[in-house]
Amino acid sequence: MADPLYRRIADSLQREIERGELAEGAQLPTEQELADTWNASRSTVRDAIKQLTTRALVEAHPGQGTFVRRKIIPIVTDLSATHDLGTGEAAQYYIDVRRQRRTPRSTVPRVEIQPAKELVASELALAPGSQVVLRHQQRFVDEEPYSLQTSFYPMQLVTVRGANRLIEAADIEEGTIQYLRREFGVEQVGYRDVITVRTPNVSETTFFLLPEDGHVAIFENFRTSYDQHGEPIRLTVTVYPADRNWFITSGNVPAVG
Amino acid sequence: MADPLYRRIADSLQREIERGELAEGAQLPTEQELADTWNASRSTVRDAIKQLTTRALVEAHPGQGTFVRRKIIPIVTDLSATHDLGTGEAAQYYIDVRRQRRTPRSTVPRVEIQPAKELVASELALAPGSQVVLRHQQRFVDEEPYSLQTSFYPMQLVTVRGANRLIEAADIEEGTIQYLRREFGVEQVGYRDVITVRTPNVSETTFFLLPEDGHVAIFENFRTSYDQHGEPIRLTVTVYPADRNWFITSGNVPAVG
DNA sequence: GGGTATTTGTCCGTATGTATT
DNA sequence: AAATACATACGGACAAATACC
Repeated sequence: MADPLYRRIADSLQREIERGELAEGAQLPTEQELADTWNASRSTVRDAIKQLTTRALVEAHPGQGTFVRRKIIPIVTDLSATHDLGTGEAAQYYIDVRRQRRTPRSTVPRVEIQPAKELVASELALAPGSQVVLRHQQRFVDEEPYSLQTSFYPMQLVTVRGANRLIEAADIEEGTIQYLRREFGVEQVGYRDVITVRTPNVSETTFFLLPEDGHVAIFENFRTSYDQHGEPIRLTVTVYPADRNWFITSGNVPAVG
Repeated sequence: MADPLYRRIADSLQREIERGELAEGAQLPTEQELADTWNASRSTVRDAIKQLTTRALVEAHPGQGTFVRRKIIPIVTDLSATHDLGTGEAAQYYIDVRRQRRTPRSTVPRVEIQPAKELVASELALAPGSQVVLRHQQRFVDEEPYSLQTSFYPMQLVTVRGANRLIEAADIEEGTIQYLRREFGVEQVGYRDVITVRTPNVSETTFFLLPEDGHVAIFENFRTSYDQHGEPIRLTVTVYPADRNWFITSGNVPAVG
């Protein structure tokens, strides 16, 4: 009984949710009702509910009440499918999403040319401050925000090799990877992913419509792709809200699996 | 200025932190000082700080003050190294951690025999309720809690094939994968990982010493391993605190990379 | 559309407890 | 022992969103 009152209230409600006595979508007692039954003030009850909100167990709606959150049906993304096929992430995204009987859409890329920041230069094996092409896209599934993706390419691909479509602000329908292979013989033969989880920034909170308190984490994938000479040709940074996405990666699984 | 006062205070502090005016480890003004400068009540200031705490930007210590959190040096775990070597995760963990000049330790496994729950049965392609062997370990790096791992094996490996060491509550130093290959010709030739991020449960909060409010997410990896006949031989569930771990996975990267 | 009741959101002030210095 | 700073708890007032008549 050493626990403070607000936590005892929160733990009690959490147990009711986990035992199913408060089912998904069910309304919790109002703050005033909880205050009465626990002989607590409304402020204390609100502290308890705040904790459940941070734990993503409930959501409160002004004028309506507080409800047990429904489980989200996750979108499953296969991080390893790409390299098997040499398809490139852009095309792969459309294939994957359609396979789950959902509808993909992505915005026309925003294209910029920038001096490479430290991380980008390091991953692309460029001198710091070298020019890089940046292509940024918003992706949707069933018109719901799904991911934000930014790809960085060495500017040499354009200036030396002549890959001019990289700097056009238009979707490359076949995928940049196939474009680079077909036109310039640059093949993506391998990649390395670095995966981190962190709190969202403001633009992510806005785009994904995340709760303001930042309790929904962001899943961030840095993918460095290499060509047949072992040179890095691209860094792709993709972020997803962690509450509605699962990821798969596999090594040499048998068919079906 | 439509934003409520507590959020304006929080955003102002957050900008100061991001601009470095409040450096890592620096102490914020006390709640009373902030209340005075913003003409707000202490309760409102506390609401603001609560938001920064949820966003993992600051941490409060009674009697001392509230401080900007220091960045954590992450432990990097390679999710794909294992299958290249056929080493098995257990041995790989020791190799990986030592390579980062840190000290690994894991507890003696807790071994149980259980009827398979739905997920386990499905991943191991067993009839629901079939017996499975469960081996649970706590892992440490530099004596700090690092991961919790539970592996499930079909009981047939013991009853039919005679892999009796699976049900001994003792570390299999060479790794279960090498044990199964050496003694029984069962080779792990492939795997599939499913990765999710979720809020911690009570035992995870306790083991990893996570803050009670549950704002630190848990990174969860379900790895199903397959033998040379395409049969699943193991399901390993590993959980890590998302705030201090990064993950790498790669496909066919050139040497060094 | 308007008005009213309900419910959560914001903000205030105060008092007391607990951890740290 | 005393001072400082955050933690818990109370209660009240009004605002904002929603639902319903």
